[in-house]
Amino acid sequence: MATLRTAQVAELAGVNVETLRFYERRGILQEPPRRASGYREYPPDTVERVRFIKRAQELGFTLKEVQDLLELRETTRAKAGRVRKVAEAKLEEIEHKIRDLEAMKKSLTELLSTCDGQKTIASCPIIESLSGCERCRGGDTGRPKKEHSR
Amino acid sequence: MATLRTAQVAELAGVNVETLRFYERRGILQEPPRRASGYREYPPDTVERVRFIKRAQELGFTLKEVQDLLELRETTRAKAGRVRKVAEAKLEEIEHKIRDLEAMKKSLTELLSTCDGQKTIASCPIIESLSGCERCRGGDTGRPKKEHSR
DNA sequence: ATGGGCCCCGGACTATGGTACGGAGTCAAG
DNA sequence: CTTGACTCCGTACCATAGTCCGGGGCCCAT
Repeated sequence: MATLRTAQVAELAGVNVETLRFYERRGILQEPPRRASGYREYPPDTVERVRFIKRAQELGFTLKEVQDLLELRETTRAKAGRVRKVAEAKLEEIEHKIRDLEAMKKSLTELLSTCDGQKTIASCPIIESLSGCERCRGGDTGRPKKEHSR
Repeated sequence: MATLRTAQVAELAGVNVETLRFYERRGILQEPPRRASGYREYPPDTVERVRFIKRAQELGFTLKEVQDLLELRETTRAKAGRVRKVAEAKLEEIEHKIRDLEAMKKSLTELLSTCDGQKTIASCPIIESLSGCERCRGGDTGRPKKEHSR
């Protein structure tokens, strides 16, 4: 069983068959070889790739971003310098996400331990958990803004 | 300057004015007091709340999930037990995300250090970075499946 | 008292990421 | 060699999360 058919890949990766076709159209999955009849024959590692895509999405990356991430692997050699830049940027983004999730984790943990004692925790600070992010994009979206007198 | 108007909140939080109205309709921002004219007067901490929402989204939470997260804070007392369950589930989810991001970070770091030396890294394993997730939802989406003979 | 800039609202529109549909061809067990 | 499950394709549709529009009302500096 060297190759897989669409339904098998879909099943193993936990996605809809249509999703595979969709990814192919989007270019995030490259077109697999076909047999004479036109049936796709997927290499088995496609399953891992699709799972990666789904999980990366759950971590807040868009399909485009996932694609870039995956292309880091394929592209190497040739434009190595540009790849490096992208990888470094992604790395920082990932580290930022980790920091923020750690902060959320901390405040959720606090909430749980406080709620445990039936106290008034009116100030359980979930929101503040991400405020280390404060100026990271606060107050400027890059969109043009009209100044107003006041 | 005790309260803020929509444009100010939007500016400070880095979102579109329409987004605030949208969040209000969705119930993720509660309706602020209005002055006689109908103008909204936001309490300043709205800005933090909106930033939290945006950041949580970037971490892969849907608006619905963010809402639940925020309600953990508000809801306490009364249905404390149910809240606890939700908080614990979220905590696990967050820890899972952190683990996965750490894995991505690791493989990106490896990729960077390998690319550095101009080597052939045909096997840079970005994809495997999330495969610790393997069976976490692989192979079963809960959708009904028809068995086929082969 | 007036005008430029904000604010109100409902409703239409957009982008992203899929999902569903339907008619036709393929595969393999009986 | 039929039949039921699977596959193909294009196109239409869906949910989420906004974003824009346009007609009308406020606000206040000049």
